[in-house]
Amino acid sequence: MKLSTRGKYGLYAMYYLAEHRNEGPQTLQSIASTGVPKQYLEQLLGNLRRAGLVASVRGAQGGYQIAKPPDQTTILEVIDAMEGPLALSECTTDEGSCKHACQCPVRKVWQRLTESINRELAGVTLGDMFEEIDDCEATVNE
Amino acid sequence: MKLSTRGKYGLYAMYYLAEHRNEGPQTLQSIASTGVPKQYLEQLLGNLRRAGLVASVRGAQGGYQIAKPPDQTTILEVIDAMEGPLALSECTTDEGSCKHACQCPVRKVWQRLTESINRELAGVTLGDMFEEIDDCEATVNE
DNA sequence: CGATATCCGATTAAATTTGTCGGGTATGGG
DNA sequence: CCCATACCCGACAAATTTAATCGGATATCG
Ligand code: SF4
Ligand code: SF4
Repeated sequence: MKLSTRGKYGLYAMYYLAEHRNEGPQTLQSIASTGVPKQYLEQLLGNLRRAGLVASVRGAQGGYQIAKPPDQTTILEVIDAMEGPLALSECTTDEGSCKHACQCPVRKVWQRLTESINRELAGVTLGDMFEEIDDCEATVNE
Repeated sequence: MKLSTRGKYGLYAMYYLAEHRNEGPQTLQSIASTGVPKQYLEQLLGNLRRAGLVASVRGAQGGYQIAKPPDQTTILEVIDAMEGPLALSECTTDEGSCKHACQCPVRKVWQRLTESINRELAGVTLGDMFEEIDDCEATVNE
């Protein structure tokens, strides 16, 4: 089970914007400088904007800015914006998608897990990334 | 973010086998009777078998049986067998996949979330499905 | 032996993800 | 006003992954 690159690119972009949040609008060009295809990233930023997570300024000197303080943006919001809401099985969201729907014990498990995972994702914010950049050189060489 | 049908089909098959665990080997045909393409399900059962979650009996009167008591089989095992281990970002498992690797604060978040989610998945077993099939008619009509 | 039913690699079909293209629109500065 | 800048957007193409099918091999019971 893997996340698509959207989630990764998206979160990384949010991290970049959080890092430079006091430096005015950041252009797509500069956000993409880490190796993400620029025009693809543009689509992704569009999703983040429509989700209200980033604000954009059009025209010359324009760019993107993070919309809220980092510690008020959860990873859940970012992932949901990029990959759509977590749906382990359709029946957890769309009631009528399966005849069994109600009696099905399997469904109970999917619902329970969906809630748990969403709670985990909602419990971490962008702000958490900036805490404790702790000891790294200790374990890595070169 | 969605699970592929493999996860769903797989868990449903496990549920079926758990339900009929004292009735001898269950044929592919009967497991598939719920609407899963038979030959596709065959592949999936193969994965579950190789993961040690189901046992098979070949030849006439053969079929599949659950390998362990339901309360000793976690959802994590099933999902891992069907979809591969959870990897939100390659860098969480494969150290060298990204230059930043160590210093990167984003990576910390991925690791933290991966652990949390795995813990959730490991905390639910097939046995949990058979508890409390509780009040259903109460909330649903037709 | 022969019916049954799992096993398995290869292939095809469908869907999704990833990336590209071309033009539109808003904005600041000269 | 004009023009360079840079976001906006729908449509398209390529690549990858998922879903499903096919054909035959192998094991086992009666
Ligand atoms: S069989 Fe159960 S878990 Fe599967 S889709 Fe239907 S209600 Fe949901
Ligand atoms: S940038 Fe950070 S999170 Fe992304 S792959 Fe590299 S180490 Fe992992």
